[in-house]
Amino acid sequence: MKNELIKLQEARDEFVTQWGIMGAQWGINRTMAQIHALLMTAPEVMSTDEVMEALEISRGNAHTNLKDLVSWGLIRIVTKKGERKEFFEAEKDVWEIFRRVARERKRREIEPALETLRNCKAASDEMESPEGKAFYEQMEQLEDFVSFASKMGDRVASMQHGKAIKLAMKFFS
Amino acid sequence: MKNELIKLQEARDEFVTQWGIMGAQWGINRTMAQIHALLMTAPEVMSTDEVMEALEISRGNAHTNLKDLVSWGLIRIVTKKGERKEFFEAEKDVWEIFRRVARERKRREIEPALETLRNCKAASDEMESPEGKAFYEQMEQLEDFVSFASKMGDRVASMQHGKAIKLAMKFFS
DNA sequence: ATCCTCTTTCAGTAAATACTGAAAGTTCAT
DNA sequence: ATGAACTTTCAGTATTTACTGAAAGAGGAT
Repeated sequence: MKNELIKLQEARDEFVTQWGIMGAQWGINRTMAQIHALLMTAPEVMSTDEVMEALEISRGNAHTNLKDLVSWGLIRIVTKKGERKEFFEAEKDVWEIFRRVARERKRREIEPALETLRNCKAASDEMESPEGKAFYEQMEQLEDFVSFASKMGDRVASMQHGKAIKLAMKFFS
Repeated sequence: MKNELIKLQEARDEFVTQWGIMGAQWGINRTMAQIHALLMTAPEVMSTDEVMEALEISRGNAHTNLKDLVSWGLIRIVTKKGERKEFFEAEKDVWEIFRRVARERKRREIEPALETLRNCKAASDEMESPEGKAFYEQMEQLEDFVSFASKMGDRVASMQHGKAIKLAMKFFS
């Protein structure tokens, strides 16, 4: 029978692969999601070269995606004393991962979308034709919903894990 | 000064364009999102040919994306008596749109992800090395979180708009 | 100042994804 | 059975997105 290390390696590979596929479905590039999965399941910090080797990708690719992950707040740079190289370490707490993704997506995508909706609303503000009025109302409904969702996101993202759990219990009661 | 119809047309175009960009960021193809935006703001049902013309896309493209939108439950086919052609009409209620997207993404993406996490968990179930144990715990945390989120989604998606509003009020209290 | 180690950029290329248009398929009226 | 009106499919192509690898940059140590 296979020894534990090999089985672990296989399970980890499956996780990395699937996390990559899932990321892609949600608009995150595959490599970025894979690196994230790799680091989430890494027992130790990893260097750029280690990531390159583990995923068989080029230095440029590894570098770009590592830096993107840092900008999303999903991994952080760690330096070892005596070494000049940078190492990377993932946030492993699931709730914290969720909060950071929520915060970033809000900032990068929800806010601009709201901006557009407000513009469209403003542009159709005083229209008198039925079509104009209908358009205005549709934009308003969308804006209300998105801004509501955005506030929800804020609220949740600012909660501590424990508080969120409690709230969830209440929710399911 | 421009007349209302032209201004409305422009506002609608902006909405269609931006909705397309937003869709792309969330892993939905641009054209599909644009057709959705177009139909959401259409005063009347539209035929495939009208969609083709409005977005300047080919028949094949229009057809494929219209059918995809139908499969997501975001638009429906309408037939006019006496006409053989199919027309399309979008769900315009924002809450209903949200529910349908939530339901579909759950079915298409969350469930398979959970499956993977369970496999990875099972594969590392009885490992004894610290690495194996850590991996198992990480998978478990992720599975718990995702399955929790999935249940939340179900719950919310099964709610009526009014009930959701009430819950939200409670949430913000 | 030169070399060494590591990071960053980016032009060129590969891969993935989306789109076109024409042909084939379907359905129904005559 | 033929044809008109429409829908569906799909091979080929275009566009977008992601990746590579090499060169340039940055920051010490000697």
